[in-house]
Formats: sequence, structure tokens, C-alpha cells
Amino acid sequence: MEKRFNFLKYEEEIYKAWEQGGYFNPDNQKNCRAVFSIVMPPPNVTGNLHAGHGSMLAIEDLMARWARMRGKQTLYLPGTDHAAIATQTKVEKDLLKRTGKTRHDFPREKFLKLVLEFIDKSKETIHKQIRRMGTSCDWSREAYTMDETRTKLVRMVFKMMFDNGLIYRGERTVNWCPGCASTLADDEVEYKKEKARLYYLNYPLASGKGKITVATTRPQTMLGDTAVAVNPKDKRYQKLIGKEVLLPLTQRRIPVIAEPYVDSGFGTGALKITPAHDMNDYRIGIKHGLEIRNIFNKDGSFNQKAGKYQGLKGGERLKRILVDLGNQKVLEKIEDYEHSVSICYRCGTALEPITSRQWFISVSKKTLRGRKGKLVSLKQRALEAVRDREINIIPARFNKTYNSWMNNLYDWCISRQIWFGHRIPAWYCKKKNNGCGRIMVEVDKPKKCDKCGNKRLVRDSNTLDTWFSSGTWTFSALYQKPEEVRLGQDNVLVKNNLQKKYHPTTVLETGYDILFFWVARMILMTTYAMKEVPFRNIYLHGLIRDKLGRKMSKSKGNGIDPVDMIEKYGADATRLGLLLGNTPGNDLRIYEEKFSGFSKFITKLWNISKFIIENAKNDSDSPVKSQVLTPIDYYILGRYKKLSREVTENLDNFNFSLAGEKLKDFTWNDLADWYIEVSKIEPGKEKILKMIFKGLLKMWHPFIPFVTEKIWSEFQDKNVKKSMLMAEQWPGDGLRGQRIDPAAEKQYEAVIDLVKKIRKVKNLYNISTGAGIKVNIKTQDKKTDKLIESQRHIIQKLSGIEGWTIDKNKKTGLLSFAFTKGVVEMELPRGFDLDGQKKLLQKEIERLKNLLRACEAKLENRSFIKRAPKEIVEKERQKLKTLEKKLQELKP
RNA sequence: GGGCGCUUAGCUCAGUUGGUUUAGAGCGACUGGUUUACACCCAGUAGGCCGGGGGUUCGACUCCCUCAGCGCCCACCA
Repeated sequence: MEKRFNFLKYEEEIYKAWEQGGYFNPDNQKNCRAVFSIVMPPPNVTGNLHAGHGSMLAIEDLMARWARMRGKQTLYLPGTDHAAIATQTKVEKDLLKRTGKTRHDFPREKFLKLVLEFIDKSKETIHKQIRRMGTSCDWSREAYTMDETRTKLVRMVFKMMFDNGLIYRGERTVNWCPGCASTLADDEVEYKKEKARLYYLNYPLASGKGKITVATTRPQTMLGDTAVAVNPKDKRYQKLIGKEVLLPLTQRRIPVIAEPYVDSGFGTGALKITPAHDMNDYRIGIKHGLEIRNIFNKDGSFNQKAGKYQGLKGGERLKRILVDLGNQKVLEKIEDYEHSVSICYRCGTALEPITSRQWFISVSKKTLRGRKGKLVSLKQRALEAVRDREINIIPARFNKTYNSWMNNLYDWCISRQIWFGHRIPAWYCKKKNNGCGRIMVEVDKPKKCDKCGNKRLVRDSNTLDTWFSSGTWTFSALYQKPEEVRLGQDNVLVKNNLQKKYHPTTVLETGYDILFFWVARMILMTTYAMKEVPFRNIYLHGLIRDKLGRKMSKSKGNGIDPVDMIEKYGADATRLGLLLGNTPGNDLRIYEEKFSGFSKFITKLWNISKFIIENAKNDSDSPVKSQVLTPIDYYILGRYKKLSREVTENLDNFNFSLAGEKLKDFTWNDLADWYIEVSKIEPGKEKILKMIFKGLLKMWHPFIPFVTEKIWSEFQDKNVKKSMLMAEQWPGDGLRGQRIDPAAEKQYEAVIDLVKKIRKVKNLYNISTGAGIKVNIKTQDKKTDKLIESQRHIIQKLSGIEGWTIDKNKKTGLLSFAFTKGVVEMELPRGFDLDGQKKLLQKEIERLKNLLRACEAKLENRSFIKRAPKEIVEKERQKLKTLEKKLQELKP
């Protein structure tokens, strides 16, 4: 075997062997009793895998490999997302950089072709990166959110919802991003604190006497005002409610209305209402039946409703209006003010709420059968799913987050004005060509209007929010070809064989940051279209941060590229760096030292295997026989049994990190540092070593598939046909029904402790191994004497002493110290520092005394004796005895 | 304003339902070591009133309350 695991040489080769061997395809798994399925959250086709993807893939692949080894037929389905806005923005940016042109310099179809070219290239990169992580997904079933099958499905679901009245078209005030030139959903809006000015404007009463002063940060919107609102409880304004004011600059009459939403304590307590250009004003406007007066064009400039200001935009417009307002003595005062501005979560541009005609999904219209048979809305059904634990969220605290978001959900605006994406499958019968204006929603383009027969049909130019299609992902990804996408009875999509077996999926693994964007949407869409939940479990991972806890970002340059780490330290070390210390729902800090640290462990594992293979070459895999077992064999077998139980339990409970920690601890400490060291002294351990190590390889495999697979192949008999580790069964405790006395394991701990204590003292006084030191040991019972005597060679060798006596009455030296089952007295080496020893002894005595005192206090406490369980009290009594004995013996 | 999380060794974190913990690991620091896998190693040392206070309990790092600091999400007062 090579000196170290040469991951650069083998990783690709091993991955190919898995893939070509068909191990990723569940159809090749025979005789399975259970099923496990996970659909990969599709990375955007836009670019490179980042550390977040890396951790996602590591966790998912761990689950998939583990499930397979436990005999579950496992589907891990990969895919990519067309990511409408993100992709289009990226292509537009590149285009501008390369040619100086914008998308509007091209016909729509030509531009889309450029997007597709970009995607083809980008997809390849992502495929490669996913493979390099060792991801064991079934490539034969890869899906893409915008391929033919998914396109048909998206249209089908759209039509279902439209026919049900869940999708409707409406004139609404929505968030408009001038940067993306598109609408955004409410939760795609972010807020940023910004310094601004608060302008106080006087609106004269129409009656001619008096005025109302309103405060605003955007005086330019005043031309769209259709009311002034005051709080009905505000005494200052009560008598003005129902009267009218004259809107300055235009002299339009607008009413003064009563609205409890208005905060009397803010500004002047009077709020100008601009329903067309403010989300809250819009709600108030609808409530009071106010005119929605849109004064902006799509590019942000004023339209004809702004009268003489038409066409103006930006700072110049603001200046003109302020000057005019000033001249008419409308502008009362200006204050500095800090408030939050709504910005686009993708491009950061300040949003302009505008009113326009958009498509929406109603989340509160009742069209679905709930769990109790009643008609419920999408929102109610989605709440039910989590409340009734059809879906289990890990960690559980996100239940609360999910509920509060779902409870506050408004109708979802799904139309976008960008070009790239699923185009809305709605056709209009063109009025200008003698049509009737009917809207038809169909999967395929209708030949003619189904009402008037007109053949001039025009398709809606809008595209769908990217979350609409990804909201169908768990089931849409399972369709294999367009023909399978069919509407069945009762408004449910017909399941294909794959879905019958694997849907709902076992677990959805994703970041908590897209709980709303994506996870919640999937629940809405799936409970509607499939009438079942999309998944049984949601495992939410945290965000990946840098060493200082900052988010990783390109602009900060603090990102760690997982592929870089793979190239430097190997995919296995990279996976460990992303898996260990990573707990559900909590952010993970990563930095290069972490990965280099784990690469050391990979080397350690490699070396252990080298040792075992060299020593156990000719040993068969026959079962371990109890009659030849020595005390340390019992010890290691007991520990191994416990380990296999704990690892399985922890993996079952999604505690991946803890399972890995335990494995690492056992591998390095119990196995390498103790058992292997002892095996060099006490021969005949080949069978056990091999048995345990093979089990360990299996348990390690889901964490670090490459190196374990390689080592596994080294164990294979060259003459026998090779089997792959990834297809092995998950190991049991390796004992084949044989009993291991737990007391034996416990007892052996005394031996380990004795060795450790002797080493410690020797180290402390700089006593070298060759010094020929002898000790006398005084123990508390004959059993221990016997055990220690039987381990003579091992103890001597490991602790580096020449020999010992076991004699209760012997008084040899001043250098005495305790171990768990007794006291050791060490011969004095020449030139020994007596004072130092006394101090050490004193320290030990103090420590034991403190423990003793605490122990005594506990036992003197009557309620403790009365109320604590018997075993605990008994344990405490034993502890006291041991401590007393030890103290006695230590006293000079 | 509403909600959630974090605070344990110099740093990064474990500690799963309160008692096998006499609080652990890795990194870093320090001491010593080439003993037929491994110097990407081995043996060992130092370092912590488990953020402060109160409570429940026989018993609290663990449960409850409260305060403080940090972070996140949602709402957004114009």
C-alpha cells in the first residue's frame, strides 16, 4: 500500500466504478424491505457550487449511503434549477460587459437562445462539482426545472389552479424592481436602513378654512394621493373626518378618512394615502374604496396623470416639485430621518410599488379537502400538514417560524416581467382582430378562441416566479417523460411508478434560509396538485460562515470553494469538515485549518488499515471465538458494540455530527492507541482487528466514501470477484450473538488508568523509559490483583517500567499516586526532586478530599437517600468507599 | 414592535430525554519521545465558579424566570 491515500489519483476512478456499476440506481438494489428517497434541492444553473452546496451534498449523500447500507431501496435524484431572474440577470450582465448591449437590443427569442447556451455550459460545471463531492445520486434520472417534462407539468398545474379559481389575474399594487424590471413577491423584498428626509406638507381644507399637515418621505408621490387618513381616536382631527382637502399642485379634492392603522404619535398624525404606490396605502385604499391612482410609467417616470410633470423622473423631478410646493407655501418643514427602504433581494435596487395587472395564487380560497374532510384553503392545508405531523421539521423550533409565516401569508404574486422562465400558459383572444377578449389557459396553445372562434390568439408575455416551478420539485422531478404528466380524477395528477414508490419523499434537506421561499411553497403546491405532502421530514441545515462568523460572499472574498478543498485535502476530508460540528438549524463556521485537520484523520485511518492488512493478511473471516479472548479483547469488543449502537442511534435521529465524533473517537483512541498497541505485545488479535476494522469501514463509509472504498478493495482477495463497500450491509455489533460481560470492559479501564498514571508521573519527573524503574502496586481487591498480574507484559511495555510487585505491606518509596483501583508506589530515581513530589501528592490528596467531602454531604442528606433512585445512592456509597481507601493509602 | 437562537478552556465547538461527567474534543501553547502502521505520529502538561442573578429539584451545563451581550428572522411609523 502507498504511504498515504492518494486521493487525487483514486477519487475519480472510484466514482466511476460506483456509477458504472449501477450502484446509484435503486432499480439495481434487490430484496429491499424499505424505501428511502431524497430529491436534491436543485442548484441554480447559474454558476459554481459554493460551500453551502458542499455541506448540503455531504449531508444528503451521508443519508443516502447510510439508507442503502441498511437495505433500503434508495432514490437520490439530482437536478438543477433554471432560476429565472438569477440566470437572466447573469446573462444580461455578461452580455453588457462583452458587447455593451442589453436584452432589449435583441428579439425575445434570440436572447433566450443566448441564455440556453450559457446554461449548457454552466450545467456541465455543476455536474462535475457534484460528482467530485462523491455524491451518490442517480444520474440516469436527472431532472431540470425547465426541461420538457417539467414544462408540461408546470402548465398543467397552472391550468388546474386556474380552473379551480385559485389562480386569478388582478390589478394590484405590487413590488416593482426597476433593476430587474419585474415584479417581486412580498417575501422577495428586503429592507435596508437609510438616511432620508421627512417632508411636512400642508393640505388646505376644501372649505377654505384651515389645513392638514402630512409627513412623507416621498413627496413626489403626492400626485397619486387619493385621501388623507387620521386615527379615529385622534381628537385633533375628529371633526375633520368626512371633509375634503385640496391636493396642492392639482387642486384635486380628496377626502379625509378615519383609519385605525394611522399612528397618531408619528409625524403629524395625518397620513397621506397613495394606494397605487405604497403597499399599506393600497390596503387602506381597497378597504375604503379609494381611487387607485397610478402616476408612474414602468421606467419610473411620471405618466400623463401627473399633468404638467409628465415624463419627469429622478432627482430633477423631486427638485421641481419641492420648488413648486415651496412657492405655494405647502412645504412646512424638512426633517432628517432614518427609515428602512425596501430593496430587491437579488439586485439591491430600491423598489417602487406600482399598480399593475398581475397573476396571483389565492392562498385563502377554500377548494381543497382537508384532513378532516372539510373544505380548506391552500394555507390551511399547509398549516395542517405540519401541525398534524404529516411533516416533521428538524430542528423542531422551526415549526413556530413556519406557522407564523404561513399565518401571515397573502396571495402570492406569481407573474414576472422577465423573459427567461416558464411563460404563463394563458392566451388572449385579440379584440382588435374581431376577437372577444377571452382568456384561455391551456397546456398547449389553443387553435382558436373557444368562445368566438377567432384564430388570432396572443400569449401572455409574463413568465412565472421561479418558485412556482421549484414548488413542484419533489413530485415533478420524479416524472420521467412528458407523457406521464396527466390529470386524473378528483383533480389530482396521476402518479407514475416512481412516484408510487418514492413519493412523498423521506426527507427534504435544505437551508433554513429558504424555508419560506421554497419549503413552504412546496407544501402549498404539492398538497394541492398531488393531494399529499411532498416529504415526511425536513432537515434544515444552517448557513456556512467564515472563521469570524461572517456570511461568505464573493465581494468580501472570504468564501471557501469546496472544490479547492477537495483538490488540496481530498473529498473525504472536505466532507468531514462540512459534516462534523454541523448540527441542524445552526450555522457552521469553516476555515482551511479545519479541512487540513481532517485530512490528517484520513491519513490515520489509512495507516491503521496498512497495519491491519499487513498483520492479518492470511487470516480468514471466521467468527471470533470466546475461549481465546483476553481482557483487552473483551474491552474492545464491548466498546465496539456500544459504538455500533450509538452510531446507528445517532444517525437515526439526524445527529450526524455526533455519530461522526463517536466514530472518530473510537477509531483513534480505542482502536489505534490502545488495541493496536496492545496487539503488538499480545499476539493473536488478527481476527478481532479485522472484524472490528471492517465494521468501522462500513460505518465510516457514508461520511468518507472514497478512502473507505479504497481500503475495502485492499482487503479483497485478489482471486475473488470484487464487491464494493458501498453495497455492503450496515454492520451489527460483530459478535454474532456472543455475550460480552459489561463488567469485563469496566474492569479493564483500571488497567488503562494504571498505565496512564504511571506515564503521567514519569513524564512529570522526566524519567526516561530506559531508566529501569520498578513499582509496587497496592490494590483494593484480589480480582484487580489478578487482572493486573495477567496483564503484566502489556502494562510494563506500555508504561515503560521494568517490573513490579503487588504487596500490600511493602513500603518502598515516597513517590506514590492513585489510580482507579488502588495506589502505585514508584522507586525513587537518582537525583529525584522530593519537594516536587510532595506537592504533587498534596495536590492529589486535596482533589480526592474535595470529592470525598461532596460525596459525604450527599450521603448525609436525608432527602437524597429518600428520594434518589437506589442505584444512584448505591453508586454514591461505592464512590465514598473507594475514595476513603485511596486517601488512606496515599497518606505517608 | 413580535419571534427565534447563541453565550462552556486562548480559538472553533461537543455535551442527545437532569444522576455512568470527578465538565470533554480538535486547534493553538508548553514538556518529552523515531517503541517492526502513522512525525499528517506517540506520551504527557497547563488552561474552565459551563454569561450574571433568582427559582424548581435529593441533585442543574442540562428545566423555569429574569437581566446583560451578540446574532438571525418577521413586521415596517408614512
